[in-house]
Amino acid sequence: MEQDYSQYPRHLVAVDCIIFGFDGEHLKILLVKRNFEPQLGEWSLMGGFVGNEENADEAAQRVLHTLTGLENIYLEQLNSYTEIHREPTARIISISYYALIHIEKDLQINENYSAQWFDLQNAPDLIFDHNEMVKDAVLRLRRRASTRPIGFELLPPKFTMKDLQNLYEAIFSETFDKRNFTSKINGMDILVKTDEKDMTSSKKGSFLYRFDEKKYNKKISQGFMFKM
Amino acid sequence: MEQDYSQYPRHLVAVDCIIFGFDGEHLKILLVKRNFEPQLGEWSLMGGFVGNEENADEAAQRVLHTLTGLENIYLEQLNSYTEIHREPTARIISISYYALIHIEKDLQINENYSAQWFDLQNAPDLIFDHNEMVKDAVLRLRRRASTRPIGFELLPPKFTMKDLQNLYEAIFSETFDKRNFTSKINGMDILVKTDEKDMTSSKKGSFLYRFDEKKYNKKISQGFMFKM
DNA sequence: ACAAAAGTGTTCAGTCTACACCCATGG
DNA sequence: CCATGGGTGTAGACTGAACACTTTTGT
Repeated sequence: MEQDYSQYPRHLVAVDCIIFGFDGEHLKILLVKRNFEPQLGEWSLMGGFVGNEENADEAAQRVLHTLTGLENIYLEQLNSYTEIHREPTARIISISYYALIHIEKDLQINENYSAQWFDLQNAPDLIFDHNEMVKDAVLRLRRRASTRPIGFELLPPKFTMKDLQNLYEAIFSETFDKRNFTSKINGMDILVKTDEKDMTSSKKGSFLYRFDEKKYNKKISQGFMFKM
Repeated sequence: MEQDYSQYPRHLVAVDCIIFGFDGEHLKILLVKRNFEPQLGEWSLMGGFVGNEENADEAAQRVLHTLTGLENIYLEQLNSYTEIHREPTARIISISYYALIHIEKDLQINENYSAQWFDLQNAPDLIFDHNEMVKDAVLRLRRRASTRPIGFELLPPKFTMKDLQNLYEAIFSETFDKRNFTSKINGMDILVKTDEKDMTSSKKGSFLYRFDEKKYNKKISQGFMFKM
């Protein structure tokens, strides 16, 4: 007996991307304004349907590439949202992903989507269940950020201790003591201090650091665990 | 402009369930022997297709009910597995769930599925990507078990400290010191000690405890966090 | 009386938290 | 020379880990 698949229903399957960025001060989220019905003109997550010739990860990368022009974006699958009426016009099963990107000057957002960065704090209401997706994504981001060095995905290659602390404060929505923060980071010994300084923030200037991924991987293989 | 959904492909969407149990000694997993091609006769997770009139959670509950006769099983969605060729005969997107159930004497497993409990340690190889699903589920179970009192889902309503310790040792694959374990549990103050004893394990007998869900919820609302 | 499991506290080490002053520099 | 942000150490509290003996009772 072979299984007959024709008796089972088939579903539209989409991916929706929660795109996080960091401007040095606040956690940001990239939203798009819908240019089709229903809910034309309202804000939503960037999404797209999963095609026949791609898996969901690839679909998410494609969608992100379409919007930002970037390749190999840091991406993690989150949850599936499967309520029958989660979208009013059709039953669509959606798999959510969160993405972490550097907000660089030369980042060229595709203008077709009327995309815009919002502070996570005062982002607009989103369509359908996208608010819930964002909420879930923030929780996951916090969890990941506390056990994996994913913060560096949101920073430029070189950054100051202050940048890093601002980032973690933004992610966790709490403030840290400067001395405790730096000694914790330095204690992990996964950054290299360059001999360059960022002179824009103060007269004295502050040293720039890089994340040393090689060293990190080596330490991991020796049993080290990142912990914030 | 309204979106035309007919141009997008539709997919078979399944749920696959990683069903955990506990026999007082070892973590167990309930597997079914496939009674259809392909891979007839091999072991797999229990699964089923998501219908048009149900969401994925409901599909998973339905599938579990079919197999075990139980209702309201503890269930959590895990991941989506979307590789194009993850099954050889059709493209099927699968959403995995893990379930926690008490293994009771009166549990009547549906005989049509040739289901069998295996020690997690020496479970057989599974079809497709089901081994990966199980691996992911164990990691999630550990993570959840360390921050939520889900262990009690796997135990009968009354249990001894030894049972509880055995369970956590099975979940985390490590052994704990008896004194540290009991004082940690007692310190959380979420169990009630009954005046009954389990006399089967020793001459002295050991007291039975119950999980006090009301007290737990109250403590949670006051900021308490479960931590193992 | 003895075997077998239940029950129970203390000490030590490491980690986390709170906290304040001097430094370097551009203007 | 002074205003601004950068950089640095220590003491006390707390938490997690190691560790051994007494109790109970059925046989």
